[in-house]
Amino acid sequence: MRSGTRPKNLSADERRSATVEAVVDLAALTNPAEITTAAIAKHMNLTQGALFRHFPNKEAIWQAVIKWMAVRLMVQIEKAAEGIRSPLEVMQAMFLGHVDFVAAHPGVPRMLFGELQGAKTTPAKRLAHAMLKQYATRLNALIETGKSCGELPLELDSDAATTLFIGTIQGLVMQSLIAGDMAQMRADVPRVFAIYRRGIATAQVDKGDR
Amino acid sequence: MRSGTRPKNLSADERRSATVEAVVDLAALTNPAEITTAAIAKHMNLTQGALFRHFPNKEAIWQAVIKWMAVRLMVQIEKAAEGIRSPLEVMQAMFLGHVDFVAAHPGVPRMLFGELQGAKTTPAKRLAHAMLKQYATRLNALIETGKSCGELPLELDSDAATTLFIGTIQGLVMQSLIAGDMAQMRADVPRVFAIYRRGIATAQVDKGDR
DNA sequence: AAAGATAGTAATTGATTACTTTCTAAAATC
DNA sequence: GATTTTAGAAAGTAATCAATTACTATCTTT
Repeated sequence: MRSGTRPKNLSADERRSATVEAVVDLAALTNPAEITTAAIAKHMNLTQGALFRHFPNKEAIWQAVIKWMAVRLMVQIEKAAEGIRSPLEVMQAMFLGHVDFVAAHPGVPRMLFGELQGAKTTPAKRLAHAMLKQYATRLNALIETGKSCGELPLELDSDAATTLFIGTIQGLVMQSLIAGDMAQMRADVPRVFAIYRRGIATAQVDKGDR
Repeated sequence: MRSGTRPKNLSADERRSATVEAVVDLAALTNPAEITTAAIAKHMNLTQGALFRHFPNKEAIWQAVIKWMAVRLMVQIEKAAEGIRSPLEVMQAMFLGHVDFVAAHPGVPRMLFGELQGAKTTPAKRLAHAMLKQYATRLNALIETGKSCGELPLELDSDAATTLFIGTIQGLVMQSLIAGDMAQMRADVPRVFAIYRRGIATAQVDKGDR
């Protein structure tokens, strides 16, 4: 008995959830590539081998983590957009919601970037890929709605606008990871989105606040 | 004598350059975190231990690679901007030049992202950081020039515009890494930049192409 | 051409890592 | 309350990797 006491036995399901959360925690502090099964176990007050009662291998753990992230992120974004009618306002809410989520869970982008960066196609990578596609589809539909209600000009390049939307978020997150300063990013976001919005929205003579 | 012949002796400097290029090559195909000294040596037709004649440790290799990238990228961008007077046009040229460079050397963003993603501050990370800062300063100056010549509105948020510029490129590159399709990115870039440009430029009644 | 410096090989080392095996404690089931 | 099933500990294994060591071939210099 080295330190602490033996942890209460948990069911497989409970332990799997706890594992995912442990990884998300660790990813907020460390390079995901350096997260070892030993580190995960330690963070859970478990021995390393115990993890393999609940996951066949490490890859399966990562897959579970990516899935958790994808679901939570999409839920958060949809919740942020809820009840808003104007497509432009929905986009803004999604933008802010996305950034809020990332700021609250800095491990998420680190893991996603780390996973997607790899050359070979792992199951985890495929999951992340699918999420991005779903995101793009949602945005595209939103842009089309914006066009038909006049908020966006008909000649707007929808694909480019979608790419720029996602790219902008990824870039912002990347910059904040580099700077190690999530708070700064959250402050920048509304100002950055304002420029994006001006880039896609129907031209206005003036908004009157000057 | 297993395969091939013993390589010609090279000077320390020559071997160091060759090493950097080998790493850049490998990074285009593989996750940088997985590039081992053995893999580098193999790609150079050398034995693994030989590398340590020229570098004190692996970290020093990575430092050299990042430096190489930073220099080449900045040179390419400045070259692209050369001789252009309009600040907006310079920005567009830098944007395209940056993307061209990345498309030609896909290993570069992979290495930079991989390095910057890490939590702890390595010398390599500090180099990458410095390059980003230099980039931002250059852009900010450009934007100020744009304001004074009327191409950009005085009320434009310069910092946000800079952040968005860099973020957009990072995001685009990230997306192309994910998709594994650099060609697609190069096709998208002008259309994406057009939106950014509209977001920051002084309002125009119409360009006449309609 | 001899001597010294340098760049290479081949083999090894110590640390780390994902995964396994053996055994024990705790629940769950009967 | 006995039995069976499951979750965990503890120790071990094979593989991998950066770095080192002992030695050798190849340049350079005089």
